[in-house]
Amino acid sequence: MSGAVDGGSVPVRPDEPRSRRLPPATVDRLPRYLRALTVLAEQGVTTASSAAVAEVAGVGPAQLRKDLSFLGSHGRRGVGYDVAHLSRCLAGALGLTSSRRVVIVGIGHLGRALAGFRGFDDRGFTVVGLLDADPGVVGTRVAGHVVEHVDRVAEVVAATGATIAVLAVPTGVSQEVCDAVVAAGVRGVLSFSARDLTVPTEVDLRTVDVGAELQILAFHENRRQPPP
Amino acid sequence: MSGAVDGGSVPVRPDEPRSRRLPPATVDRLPRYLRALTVLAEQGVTTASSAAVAEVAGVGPAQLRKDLSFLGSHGRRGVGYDVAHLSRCLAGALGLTSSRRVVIVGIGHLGRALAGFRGFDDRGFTVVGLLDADPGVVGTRVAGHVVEHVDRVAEVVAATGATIAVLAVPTGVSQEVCDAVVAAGVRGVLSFSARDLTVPTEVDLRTVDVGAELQILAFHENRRQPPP
DNA sequence: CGCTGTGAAAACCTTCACAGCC
DNA sequence: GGCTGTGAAGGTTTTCACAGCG
Repeated sequence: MSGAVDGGSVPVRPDEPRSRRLPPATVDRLPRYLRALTVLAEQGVTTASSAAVAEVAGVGPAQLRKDLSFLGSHGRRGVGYDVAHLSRCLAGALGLTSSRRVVIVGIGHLGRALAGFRGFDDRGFTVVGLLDADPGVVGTRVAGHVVEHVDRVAEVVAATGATIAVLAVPTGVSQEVCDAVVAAGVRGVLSFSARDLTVPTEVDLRTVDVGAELQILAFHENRRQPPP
Repeated sequence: MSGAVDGGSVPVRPDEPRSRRLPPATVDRLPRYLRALTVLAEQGVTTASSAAVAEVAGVGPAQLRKDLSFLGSHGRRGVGYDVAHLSRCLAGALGLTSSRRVVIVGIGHLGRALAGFRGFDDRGFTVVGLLDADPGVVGTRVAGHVVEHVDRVAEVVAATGATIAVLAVPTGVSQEVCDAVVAAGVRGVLSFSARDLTVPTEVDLRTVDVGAELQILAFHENRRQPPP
């Protein structure tokens, strides 16, 4: 067990401004909205109704308006939303005003895929370091970066100012690596490991488990067509 | 717009047995439970209480018991759950009694990572085909499979009996490719594209958007340490 | 008139607490 | 005594429906 629960140094602040206390379900949808607005902007749309944005984002219009209302009043009644203004507004809420720095740990197939992934730069993130434990990989050049040894994670994080770590390491060592990046000062972790990780309360963790996603698909399939 | 919403051919069946009508939130957690039980079994544990399983799965004991109760009564009061029996039970609910066949479309970095991913076989899935549109990739051998042209998706799905497609294709063509795999007869789609896809109601879609996950991390970071 | 912003209602999900069984 | 299975309570999320503004 690594992450100690503190309870004292992160007090609840009931006086926080509205714009920083959104329901979790709303936060999960903000990236969708930002993406929908980007699509609309590319199509040359400058003003869009909640119905139009919701259509592209794949949600209901009422849901979109309710979610946006937590960020304040940014639409014009009888007209809709200004696409550019609302984009800036969402980017601000997501803290994307300056590019966040990311390190990727585990330069196997998945790590390489992530290192070359255009979605980082397009969406407000910069890969600033790659780390691995395999001596055959350390020192090689991948996607424009020289891979560092994972033991140097503290130095790399300190030198680059990275605040987010993406873990693409084998399940067996994922907790150990997670502890190391957290000790190095990272504030957010995105893990692709199936095991569920423990982090201190002040660190944010999200997990993508591809096997679990497939099993959920299998469930729905099975529900409709049970095998003989 | 491709996937037409039907609304008539998939009537609600209120007479379905309990075991097949679980709350969606419960279904999303079943893979976690199955994984936790596998971990316990590897440790030689044969019987475990709801608290023990919940601890490994990272949920509350009450949540676990409530979720399992939808599958029927499988524990023994005063004792706990038989790990092996509960594993079989969950695997059955998830339709993993026989291995599900999967095709991967898009053999770039991510597709290769997925093709070599051990998590498939370990968790009830078999990769039966790889497809790509790039003539330089078609015909090459990746992870033991010869890559087929994506235009042959219908033949490949028919020949292999694949029921699930994993899409690791560029965002711009993701809807088009999705339509093709659905037309080929696939019943479940796992997409790694940022765009939200449209599928017919009888097809199940799940999306993993790495960029969105990072933006959600950025939000929480920003909430605690707003930039100057 | 059209569309946003938002209370109020409905649906859903989680947690509690305890009866019931081993 | 210990632990499961579950109704009931409490909380969150979604949907509705309409007041209010442009």
